[in-house]
Amino acid sequence: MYPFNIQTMEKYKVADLLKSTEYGKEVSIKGWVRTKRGNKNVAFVALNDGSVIHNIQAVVDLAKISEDELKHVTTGACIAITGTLTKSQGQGQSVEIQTTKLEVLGAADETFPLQKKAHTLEFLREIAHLRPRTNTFGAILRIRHHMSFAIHKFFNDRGFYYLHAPIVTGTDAEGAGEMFRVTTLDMDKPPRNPDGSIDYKQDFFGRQTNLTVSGQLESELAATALGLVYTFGPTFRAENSNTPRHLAEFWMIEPEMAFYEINDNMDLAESMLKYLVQYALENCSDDIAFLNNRAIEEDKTKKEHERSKSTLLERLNNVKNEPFKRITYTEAMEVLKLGKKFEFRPEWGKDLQKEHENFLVDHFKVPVIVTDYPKDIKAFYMKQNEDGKTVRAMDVLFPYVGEMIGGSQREENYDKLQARIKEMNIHEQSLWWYLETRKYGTCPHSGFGLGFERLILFITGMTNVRDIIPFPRTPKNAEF
RNA sequence: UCCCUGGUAGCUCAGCUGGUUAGAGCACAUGACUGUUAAUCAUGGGGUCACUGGUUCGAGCCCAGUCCGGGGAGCCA
Repeated sequence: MYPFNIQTMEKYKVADLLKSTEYGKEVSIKGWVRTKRGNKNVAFVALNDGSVIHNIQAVVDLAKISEDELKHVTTGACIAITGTLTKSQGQGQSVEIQTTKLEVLGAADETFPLQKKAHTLEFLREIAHLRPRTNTFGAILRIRHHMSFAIHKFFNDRGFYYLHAPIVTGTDAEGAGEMFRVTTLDMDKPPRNPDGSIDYKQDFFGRQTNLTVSGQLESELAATALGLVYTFGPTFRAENSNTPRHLAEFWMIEPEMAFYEINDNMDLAESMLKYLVQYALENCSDDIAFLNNRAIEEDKTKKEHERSKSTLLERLNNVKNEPFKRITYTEAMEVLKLGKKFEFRPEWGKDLQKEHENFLVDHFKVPVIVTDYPKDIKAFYMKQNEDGKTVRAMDVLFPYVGEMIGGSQREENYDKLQARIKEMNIHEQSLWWYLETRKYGTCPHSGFGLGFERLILFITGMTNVRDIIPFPRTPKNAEF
C-alpha cells in the first residue's frame, strides 16, 4: 500500500453536511470564517469552504472552548472545527455543529479587507486575490466551472471532438484586431535587416509570431478531417477596448462542422445556448438564486429608469423556453424603421450599431439571429450568397450582452475564396494552407464563435466581464 | 481612442457661496448581554481630502496637467 495519510475521520465539505441528517455524528470541517457573533456563553461561527454558497454554523460553548482560542476566529480566518452534527435550535439553518475542538489554521487580523457587508464590485476588483472568498465570486466561479464542463458535455454528447488550436500563431490573416507579439528577441537591440527592419528570422520561431485571436482557421482544417470539432481556449486581442464587455484575454468556444449549412449552424447555436442555460438552472440553482436576489437588491438602489425590466431568472427561462427570432440583415433594416430615433440612422450596407441590436432584441423580446449581412462588412471567409451582395453570416444577439455569437457558413469554393482574398487585399501567401483545404476535397462547412465571458455574463446577470473572470486582463491592467 | 462622470477614514458616502479644529453609517478595539442570523447596545481610536502645479489673506471646494475608477460609443466575442 502507498503510505498515504490515513484519516481517522472522514473529510467533509459544507455542501455534504448541510444535506446530512445524521445527527449525533462526529464530523470535522475546514474552511474560512465569514462571521462570528454571540455573547459570553456561546459563539456562532459561520464557516464557508467554497463547496456551496451556504455556510455551516459552528456553535461554540465558551465553557468548553476558551475565549483565548476564539479570539483569533475572526472574519477571514481559516479554521478547522471538530464536533457533533446536530439539528439546529436556531431559525436560519437546519443543521449545525456543536464544537468540541477548534483550531485556527491561519489567522486574519483586522486589516483583512473583506467585511461582513456588501462591497462594491469596483473595490473587489482591486483585491482580486481575495474576492473569490465573497458569496458573489464564489457563485460566479462555481458557475464558470459548471458552464465549462457543460460545454464539453454538450459537444461530446453530440460526437464533436475537442481540438487544441495553437495559442502561438504565425498568421494575422484573419485581421480580427490587434495582436500581442510573441518574441524572445532583445527588445533593446533587436537584430536588424540591412534595410533597418527587424530580422525575425533570428527570433525563436524564425518568423514573426503572435498570440491567437481566433482558433477558427485551425478548426476549419480539423473539421475537414474529423467532421465535427470545437475549440475552447484562451484568445487574445490587443485592442484598446475599454468597455464592460471586452477583455484582452478571454475564452472562446469555436465549433466547426463539416456538411453544416447556415441553417444547421443556427440550429446548433440555438440548441447549444438553450442547453447551457438549462444546465445552469439545473446544476447551479443555489448560486443563480443568490445572484438573482443580489441583482434585485441592487436594482432597488437604482433610479427608476435604470432598473432592469426583468429578473435574471426570467431572462434565463425566456432563453430556455422561447424560440429565437431569425431574420436577415435586410429584414432587420425594415424592422429598424419602426424605431423612433437612433443616434445613427440605420442604412443598408452599414453595420448594426449597438442601439440597433438592442432595438431588435427589445422588439422581438427573444434572442435574435441576424443572417445574410452585406459582404463588405464581414470577413473574407464567409460564404457568398447568389445575390452577389450578401454573405451567409449569422450573429446571435442577446439582451444585456449584445453579440453573444458570431459565425457563418464558410466559403468552400476555391476560386471564390481566392478572389475575395485578393479583393480585400489580404496576404494570400500566408494563407496557402487554408486555401489548400478548398483545393483538396473541399466541403460545405460552418461554424461560430461563442465568447465564454459573455455567456457567463448572461448566466450570472452580472454587467461587467471584469467581474466574471478570476483575473481580468484589460488595457493598463495585468495585476495578480 | 473619443464623449460624459467621479477620486474625502479600512469600506460606503455627506461636506453649503472658498472661511476656524474634516462628518456620518458600517468595519475595528474595549465593555455589556443565556441561541445569534450582516446579532444588538455603549464607549473609543482612526484622515497626505488621488497626485503635481497654480489662483487666493485663506482651497476638500476654483483653474491647469497627470494618474486611476465608472458609464456610454467604436473595435469585437
